[in-house]
Parts: sequence; C-alpha cells; structure tokens
Amino acid sequence: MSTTKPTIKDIAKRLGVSVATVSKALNGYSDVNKQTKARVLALVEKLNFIPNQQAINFRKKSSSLIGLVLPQINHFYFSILAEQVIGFAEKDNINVVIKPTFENLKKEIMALKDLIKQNVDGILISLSNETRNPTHLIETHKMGIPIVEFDRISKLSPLDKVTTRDKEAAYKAVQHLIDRGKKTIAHLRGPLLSQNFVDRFLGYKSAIEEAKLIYDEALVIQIQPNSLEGAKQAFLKLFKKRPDIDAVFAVTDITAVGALEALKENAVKVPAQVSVVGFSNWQLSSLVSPKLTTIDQNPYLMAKAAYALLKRNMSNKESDAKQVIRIKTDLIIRESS
Amino acid sequence: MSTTKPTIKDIAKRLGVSVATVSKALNGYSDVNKQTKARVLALVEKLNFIPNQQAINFRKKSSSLIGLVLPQINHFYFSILAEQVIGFAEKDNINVVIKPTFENLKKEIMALKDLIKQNVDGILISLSNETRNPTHLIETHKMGIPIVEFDRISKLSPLDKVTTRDKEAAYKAVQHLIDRGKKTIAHLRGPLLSQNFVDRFLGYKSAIEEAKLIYDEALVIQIQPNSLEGAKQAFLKLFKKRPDIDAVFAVTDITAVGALEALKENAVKVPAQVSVVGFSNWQLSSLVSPKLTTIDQNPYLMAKAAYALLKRNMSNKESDAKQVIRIKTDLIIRESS
DNA sequence: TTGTATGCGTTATCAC
DNA sequence: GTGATAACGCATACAA
Repeated sequence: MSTTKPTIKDIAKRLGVSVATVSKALNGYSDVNKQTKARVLALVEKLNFIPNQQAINFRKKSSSLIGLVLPQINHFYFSILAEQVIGFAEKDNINVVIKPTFENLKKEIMALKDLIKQNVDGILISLSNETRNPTHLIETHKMGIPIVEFDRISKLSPLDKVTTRDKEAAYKAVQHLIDRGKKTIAHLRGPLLSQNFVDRFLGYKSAIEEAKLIYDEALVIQIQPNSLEGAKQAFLKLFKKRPDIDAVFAVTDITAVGALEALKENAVKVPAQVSVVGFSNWQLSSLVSPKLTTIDQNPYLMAKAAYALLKRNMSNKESDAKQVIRIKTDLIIRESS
Repeated sequence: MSTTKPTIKDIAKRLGVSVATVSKALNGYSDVNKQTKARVLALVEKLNFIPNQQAINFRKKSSSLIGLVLPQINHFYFSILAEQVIGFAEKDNINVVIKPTFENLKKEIMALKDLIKQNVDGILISLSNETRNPTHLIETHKMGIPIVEFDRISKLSPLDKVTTRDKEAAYKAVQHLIDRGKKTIAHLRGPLLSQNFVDRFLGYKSAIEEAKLIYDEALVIQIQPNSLEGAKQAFLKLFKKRPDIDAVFAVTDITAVGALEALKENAVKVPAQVSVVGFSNWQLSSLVSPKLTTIDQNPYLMAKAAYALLKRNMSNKESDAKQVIRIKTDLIIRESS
C-alpha cells in the first residue's frame, strides 16, 4: 500500500519540465511562467505532494530545531520556561528539543553534544548547579552555533544571557520585611557557588545594612534549595538558638514552606511573631496556609527575552555586542508577611 | 572565527584515504584495517569531529527524533513523564521534541502536523481533554508514522496504548476508606468525557456497591480537576447540605487539597471526622498538612511501557497485534485517612 | 582491505 | 523562462 512519496523529480518528469523549474514554482520565484507554475501546482495538489522538509533542511543547513537545556523539567519554574520557549518558537515554525541535565555537568556537556549532532539551529541553556567552567558553552559557540544562557548563567562566558535581578529582588523582599517592622531577619541561603543564590544573599545583606540594622552572620544558614524537610530542620535548630528571630527570607519557596512548618510546630504566629518570604512564586506558595509572600520572577518575560536574543544570534551571523538582560521581579505580598 | 565543521571528507583528505574508509571506520565495519581505523579515530578526536547527524538521517531516511505530545509541561505528572521518556530515548540516541497542547484539540492536531513535517521517527501522545475523535491519530498512523497513546488515551483508535488502571486504583482508594470505617463517602469527579476520570468514578461506585453501602448520586459532584479553589467551593456547598459525609475521594490531589481546605475552614478534624484521599501523588500531596493519602500512578513504569511500545512500532514496520497496557498503581497512605 | 561511484531530495548557479 | 548540473555530508554496492 505504500506508494513511495512523490518528489519534485516525479513532478518534473510527469510534466516534462526540469526539477529546477518545479522547485522554483514551488518557492514562488518570479522567473517562472504563470502557465507552467499553474501546471506544477495542479499536479502537486493532485499527487498530494509534500516537500521533504528534511532534504530542504539538509540543503539549507538548518534544522528548524532549537535545543533547550535545563536542569529539570519536573520543576515548577523551569517547566513554565519550557512552555513559554516552545510557544515563541512555534510561531517561527521551530520545534524544540528539551534536554534535562538533572544538575549534572556531565549530562549538560552530553546534552550540548547531542544537540550539536542533531544540528539544531540554536541553543538556550540554563546551567546546572554543578557548572563552574563554561568551556563547553564557549566551544559550542565557537562552532558557530548560536547559544544564549538564561536564568542560571555563567559570569565567565562571552555570550548573550538573560537572568533574574536576584539581588534587587532579594533587597526588595527584605526591605518589605523591614517595612513591616522586622529587625532580626534570618536568611536561608542556597549553595555558595550558585550565582543566583549568592546574589540573593547579597541583596539580603545590603537591605539589612542600608537600613542600619546589624548584619549578623549567625542569622544566615545554608540549606539545600530543593529540600523542604532540610530547611525545616535547619531552621528549627536556628530558631532554638535564636528565638529572637522575627522574620525569614528564604532562597526558594519550598524552603520558605519548610520554615513555615517549623514555625507551625513551635506554635509561632505567622506573620504576627515571625514573617516569612520565599522566592519564585511557585504554585505551592499560594496553596500553603498562610499563603506565602514571595518574589515573582516573570518567567514569561525571561523566556521572551531569551528567545529574542537567540533569534538575533541565529540571524546575524556576525556577532553584535553581547548583552546581559536582567528581568524585573515583582514582590507578591500575601499572608505570611 | 567560525571554522567550518570538519566532515568525513576533510578527514579522508588529511589522512590520504577515501571517505568510504572513514565512514566504515566510524561505523564499526569489520572490513577496515586496524591501523587505519586507529588513525581515523585519532584524527576524529583531534579535530573534535562530530558526524553530521542530519546528513546521516537524510541518507537513512530517519531523524533520530521522536515527538512527545502532551496536554501540559507545567504539570507535576506530565513533567515527570516527559523526563522519563527523554531518559529512555537518550539511551537510544534519540532526541525528543515536546509539543504541549494546553488541552486544545486544534493545537493537538497542529502538533502532529509539525512533528510529521519534522520527520520524527515516532510519536508518543497523551490526548487533550477536548479530544473526542482520534481521526488525526489514525491519519498519522496511516502515513506510516509509529504512534502510541499513553495516559490519556482514546478508546476509538486502533493503536498501541498504555494507561493507568484508574478503575482499580479508585476502587482501592475507596476500599481503604471503607476499611477505615467510613460510610458516607463523597466523590469529587472530573469531566464526564474524560475516560480516566470516568474510570475513577466507576471504581468509586463499584467499591461502594460491593461493600453494600448505598450509592448516593448526591454525594458525587463534578469539578474542574485542576482547580483547587473550585473544588473547595464546590465541596463547601456539598458539605453544608450533607454534613454526614465522613470521607472524600477526589479525582486529583489538587482537588483533594481543595476539600482539605474546605474542611479546615469548617474546623473539621481530618481524618478523625472526615478522611480525604487524592489521586496522582503530586509533590503537593506530601507538603500539605495533614499529608494527603493518595494514589501513585507510577509514571516511571508508564513512560517505560509507552516508550517500549513505540520502539516496537518503530522497528517492526509490519504491525503486530495492537495492545493496551495498564499500569499498576499504589495506594500511599498518609495522614489524611 | 580500500577506493569509486551513486544517490538521498532539494536548492542554487549558471548557462542557454 | 527554462534546464543542466553541482553541491549538501554521508552510506553503501560494487569494483579493485
């Protein structure tokens, strides 16, 4: 039953014209007789001819494919980013291949390799927490593949990138706590080597200092940004030592919920006695009780900017000056502060 | 700065051998001298040569690409499924293009079209809630493209499929409630046209009936499966009319949490007075308080089975007998029951 | 064991 | 306006 799909060759033969003419007719070239063009189109219709996109891509050295490398898919924030990117790409008739790295540098390197093999037209990448050295990005770039970093970026690469205004956001969050009259504000901070988390810490610190409050190292503890239970236990310990704490700024929503639970266990009133602010505006944050005050990172804007930058990279083969775009954030005030 | 990527031609030239030899060396043919093979491999290493997958694919009429069509990415369950599928495909050096449909039939049809254009080697699809008629699937299949349905399947298509044992799972959940001594069990059911939700309702009903309890239509209300607030309001109303309700089986975790909140608002003790059971084992379910009893759908097994089925479809061009695989579920008993 | 030649389906450069 | 023809990068049948 499988009549092999017709090609322009078949069409040409049946019409007694050349493949060149058929190709031109198909692609709206001006130098083709109206009559012949009509004949071609008619036969195309009749045979239900579909041009072989793969051959076109091969010939044109494109793939109508971009790669999206990110730490995780099963993750509230990254999955939104993925949906957004796919949405933008769709408008350009570009499909997207997603490569999760699970915060693993080796997987990240392999992902790039796979994408290069697949001949993607460009790559959007959000770095794993393990990634210090961006040489794999630079090499990819040197191969002439457009690549832009987003969300989790490296400071050491000469590429276009877009990320969150983490420091500003953290500052805003802590300032809000200070406005509420809080004076002993703890910070659940993330891994020291992740720029985003470092910036959030920096924003915290600068808000404290600018308000002429005392910056107290003992109020800052490091936690796993993805572990509710870990944050809960860590904060439980901290709060025991420092029951004077009257607010918590957590580096992620999930750790903020950990703090919330610790507080609940101690029958502490939130926000009356202790306020809590998270980061990222996960769905979770509006589901817990009390509803969590948090920072919205505007994933829509981030995806939009990243995709726009990638497109620019894909069209201008000559590189413009690289830029770093920082996405604005919004403080979402809810019940926990 | 973009040194054009080396091809096997370059390698051949620099080594003074033919492209055929390089190709053979690269592809593990036996009829190639160990020495020359070593030389080829060495140069490949040195030049950091990556074979042009696109050319290979074009030549072999494959794409090393599969399509994954699903209702959403920003969704706890589907995002796990996506990660799993990508993991399995990766082992076969296959990349996956993800197409979210946002529960929209038109988008689903477009997604298939895009994937066909992209020449994917196969398609895994989980249907949108809007999809009644699977003609687009059937047409895709007729074009010779391997396609298998998973999770959200259609009863009307002659394709391989894998889904959850929804009815059995629901039965198990309700049976558990009955074992706890509950007698007036409400059911928050999903849309009538979605097979999975219908099956869950059927499981609920049959557990009730087999236990010789009275099946009471008034205890079953229909809600939006994704709306916490909707479920909360709906259950609030129901509970007002029927304060004798002593348990709730909700069609999803998020609606179960809605019920939980409604109960909290009425100061009802969970599970002492009313037990609650959800469905899907979302991360959310272990984060709320009390922690939610729920059904784990084993997304790992589902993805594995679906991918295996797709692979079979991709290798055997001659179709074996189509099958429907139903994935087992686990009841996860936590604090809410 | 190695090389030659052909083709996959299309576009694009020239001639005519 | 139209048509040869040469690529694109690789795999493979066949010859050497």
